Amino acid sequence: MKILLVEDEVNIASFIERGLRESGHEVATAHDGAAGWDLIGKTHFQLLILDVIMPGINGLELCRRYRAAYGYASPVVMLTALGTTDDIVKGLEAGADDYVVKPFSFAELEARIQALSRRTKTGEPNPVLTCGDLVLEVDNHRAVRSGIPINLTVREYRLLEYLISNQGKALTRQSIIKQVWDKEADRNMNIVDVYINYLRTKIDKGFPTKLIHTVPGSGYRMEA
Amino acid sequence: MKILLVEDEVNIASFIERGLRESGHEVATAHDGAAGWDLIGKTHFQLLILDVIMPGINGLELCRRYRAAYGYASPVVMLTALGTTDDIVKGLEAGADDYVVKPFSFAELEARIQALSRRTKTGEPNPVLTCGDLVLEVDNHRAVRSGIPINLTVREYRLLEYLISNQGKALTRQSIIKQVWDKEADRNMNIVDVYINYLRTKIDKGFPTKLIHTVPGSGYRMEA
DNA sequence: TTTTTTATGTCATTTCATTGTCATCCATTG
DNA sequence: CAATGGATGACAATGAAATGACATAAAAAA
Repeated sequence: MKILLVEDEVNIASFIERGLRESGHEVATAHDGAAGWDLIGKTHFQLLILDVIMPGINGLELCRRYRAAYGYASPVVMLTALGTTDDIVKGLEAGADDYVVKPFSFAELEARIQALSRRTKTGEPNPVLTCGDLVLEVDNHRAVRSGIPINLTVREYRLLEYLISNQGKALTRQSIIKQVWDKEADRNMNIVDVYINYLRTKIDKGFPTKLIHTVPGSGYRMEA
Repeated sequence: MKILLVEDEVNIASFIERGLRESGHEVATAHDGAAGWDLIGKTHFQLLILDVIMPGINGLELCRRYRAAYGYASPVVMLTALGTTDDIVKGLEAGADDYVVKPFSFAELEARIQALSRRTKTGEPNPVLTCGDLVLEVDNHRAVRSGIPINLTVREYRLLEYLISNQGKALTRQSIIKQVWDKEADRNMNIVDVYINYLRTKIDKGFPTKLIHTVPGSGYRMEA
């Protein structure tokens, strides 16, 4: 199982990591909330283990963000020294599935993971492509940015799919037309520009960071 | 939600029962394991809350039996004074989904129930499928939205069932025809469109939020 | 049985979102 | 400053989806 562990205390993190690896899981570790959020954007994890108290984005906040952006796709286990009822309730309300209070034994964590994964959804998750906080749902022809769903037309979808699956690379208008419009490019067509514009108003407008970048003299590039 | 509570201490039992009733749940209570097992045989519960320490059949044993006989259909919460790691692990291994250590506040129990029921599969013993405030009664071939009953024809029912059990995913007209009409799709049939229209007038018309969404160029998607 | 009602499916029509073109506007750069 | 490439708004053509009308089939009532 692919697990994300976000824990700022290095000793505890490596202790858990070792244990999980021994149980045959694949583990990615981040030592603060921001790094964790980054990893979430890059890979799909089947389970998230989040420490509550961390510098920057804390576990509750990270959990809320995750739920907002990805729904209840994967279970979340909260990990913390706080053990009062109120804290537990807060954690569960933030969308966590379970809550383990430190100090805990690895056996307990393992048992809870087992219990959770028994319940993990049967249906496969929608295949998605991501770029930063943008998620492109392949089957639904729909994008979700920071949890906000955005409907795309067929053409917009195909363009975004091409851009996102070549993110980081600058794509020429020629190659875009070939790929998205299935025809040869011909001078004096600004159809790509127009559709880039459509996409920008849908997925970039109103967001602080832009994902679609113009590469003057060359074409366009998608990057977080 | 229909909940079974098995707890031998009468005070605690009535305390929990009262709380759950106030939260709008339907509760059946048994004061020992045998009586609990009896009730399990008679009714289907969506959640089981079991005390570990009881005369006769204890909570762990009851949970094991339940899992053996009915699988992981409904979640089980263990309730006990024992709070050591070892006890918790044993409980989870017996098939429990969660473990609450006494003394606990009702708020904690409620929060854990919430967290669990988010994940409950709408499995076989549970004869309803839901999407938002829409409930599809599998046995009756009837839908209920916001408490308003809606009669469906056979074809409408099968279509809605297919949509709802694949909610969140866009379904193509092809696959819908295959599934609902048991035949191969053939161009120039708009029968799916027509029946989607019938369904919409029955379950979406007049409601502020629509459940059936068109995915242009692709098909239809059901989502709350 | 016949009659009536309901369900189902086809087809034609209407509606409306999507698509692509063009003209204009804006910014950057030599 | 002009020249260039890119951004954007207006608009018309297109095509997909929604809907209405109708014919047939099945079920229910008389």
